[in-house]
Amino acid sequence: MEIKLFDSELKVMEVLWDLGEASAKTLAEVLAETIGWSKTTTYTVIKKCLDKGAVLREEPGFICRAAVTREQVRQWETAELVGKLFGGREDRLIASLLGDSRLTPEAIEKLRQMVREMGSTV
Amino acid sequence: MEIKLFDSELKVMEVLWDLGEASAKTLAEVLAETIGWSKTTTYTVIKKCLDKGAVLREEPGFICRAAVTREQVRQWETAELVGKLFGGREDRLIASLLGDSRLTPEAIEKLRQMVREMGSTV
DNA sequence: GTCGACATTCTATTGCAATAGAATAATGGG
DNA sequence: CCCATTATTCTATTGCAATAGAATGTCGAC
Repeated sequence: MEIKLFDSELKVMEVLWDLGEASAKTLAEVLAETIGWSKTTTYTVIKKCLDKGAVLREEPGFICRAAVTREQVRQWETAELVGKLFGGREDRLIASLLGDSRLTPEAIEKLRQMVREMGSTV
Repeated sequence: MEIKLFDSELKVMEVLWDLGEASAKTLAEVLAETIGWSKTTTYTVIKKCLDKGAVLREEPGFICRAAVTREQVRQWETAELVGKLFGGREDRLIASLLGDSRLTPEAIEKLRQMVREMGSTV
């Protein structure tokens, strides 16, 4: 099942992915520190994440934990981009990346190398 | 210079990229047909594209033409995704693509094949 | 069982993308 | 020059993400 996370929700997820788990209080502290969110903002956004099943909360202590992995979200968002701009074809995304003149030739070669070196079984 | 195109603006760009060029009238007709836009909506969105330099208009006949390529926009959007979700690292995006279990093994192998076969000079 | 810390809800504001109706202007064929 | 077509502007609505103040609820420590 696919979950669409907005930018604000991603902010919460990033902290959870980094910390593994955190109380609402901790999340509020971290996000106040890093991006200046008020406590209420953090709680509101946590609630949205809970509602859409991206975060689970465990008793006791209201410990929050990500219910979706960073990798899942990466793949969902990538799929969305591929659908929106690449006609659903992943190969075009890779071709675009390798053809991006804003990357240094070294970076491109490294990407190529990386793909070459990945075993043929995932 | 980077241009941020919204979804509505992309709709216009797609038509221009497909047709090469088109009058506002033609754009309005196509977009009315394909996604049900009113004439005014199309004009409004064309104007936004003009304002941000994504579309140029030539006399006579008010012929519109894309001022940015599909490939540029793909690369900008990809860079945005990479920045937002992959910590700015393109290799992670590729790793994510190749590790996406929703793709068939055949598709994955094809991607790999493709990268292998691209010459080392872009 | 009271108090303070923490959690939650309620409600509101702001900003902006998306969409479009109505009015107005420009333009070219006759 | 006039008319019809087309182009443009003006203005408005709707919806929703982002943000947060204020009020209320909960729960453990003492």
